[in-house]
Amino acid sequence: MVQYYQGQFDSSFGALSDATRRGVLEQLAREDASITALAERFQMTLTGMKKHVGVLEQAGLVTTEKVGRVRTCKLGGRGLEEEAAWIERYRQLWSARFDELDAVVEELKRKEKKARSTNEK
Amino acid sequence: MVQYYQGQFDSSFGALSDATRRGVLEQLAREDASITALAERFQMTLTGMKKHVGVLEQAGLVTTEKVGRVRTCKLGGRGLEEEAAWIERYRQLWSARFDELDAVVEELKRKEKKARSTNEK
DNA sequence: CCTATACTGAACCACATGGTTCAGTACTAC
DNA sequence: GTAGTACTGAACCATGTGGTTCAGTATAGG
Repeated sequence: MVQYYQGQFDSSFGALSDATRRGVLEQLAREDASITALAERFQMTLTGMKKHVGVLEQAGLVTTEKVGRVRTCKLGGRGLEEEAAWIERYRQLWSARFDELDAVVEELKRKEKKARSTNEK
Repeated sequence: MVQYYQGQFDSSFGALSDATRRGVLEQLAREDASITALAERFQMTLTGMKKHVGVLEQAGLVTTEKVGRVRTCKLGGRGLEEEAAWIERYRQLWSARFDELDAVVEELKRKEKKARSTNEK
């Protein structure tokens, strides 16, 4: 089950690791766009933009459809649910880890206090 | 402000785009570990693992400290807060986009219904 | 039919990535 | 002091990435 998602996470996090692609996603969240429109907005050749769109498509984050000579790009069916869940789960482990440390610190404080009060006797 | 995070997102999402590194993070959430321990667990040379740890360190997700000959790796101070926030914001844009479509579909349905009832008259 | 537009694909480039081996260096323990 | 452990760094390798140019193909519009 965990294994199943591995490849998906590789490609989706990989897709998100580029500023241009994150920008394209945000742009497409506003409105669908052609390759030409995206290429202009991000100051890049058509070919370059097409590659980025390809990466996003592979990751399942974008779908495209060609009508006539125009290929229109839209947000894909996946909305980063699993990725959000992975990060959320990690954040829980992460904070549990720090709570644990906090507990240790608390424990030390308590011992210190006890020692001090013992000395004071 | 948005600009500020760009590089950080590049490196953190980049770090997350590799299954081994995600595994290391999960492992470190359980307990701190040496390079050797991690290398064994993920069946890799020390040098290879050290590179992965370096990437995670660069991304601010892991910190390391060398005591004697052993370098111990721990989870870093950052806990993917900004990344979670970015994804959450994107998911909102994403679902807003689909709600919009739903609205259009609803609109069409209403028109269709109206047209039908008009025909029926 | 002709021209401009929109994309596509192949080829190339420099540089990054994920891994390795090999030859150190530095510390631990007997 | 010597043997083994733990890491480190340089060098190498294959493959991937982010971009380009250039030469197409296919469609739209007059």
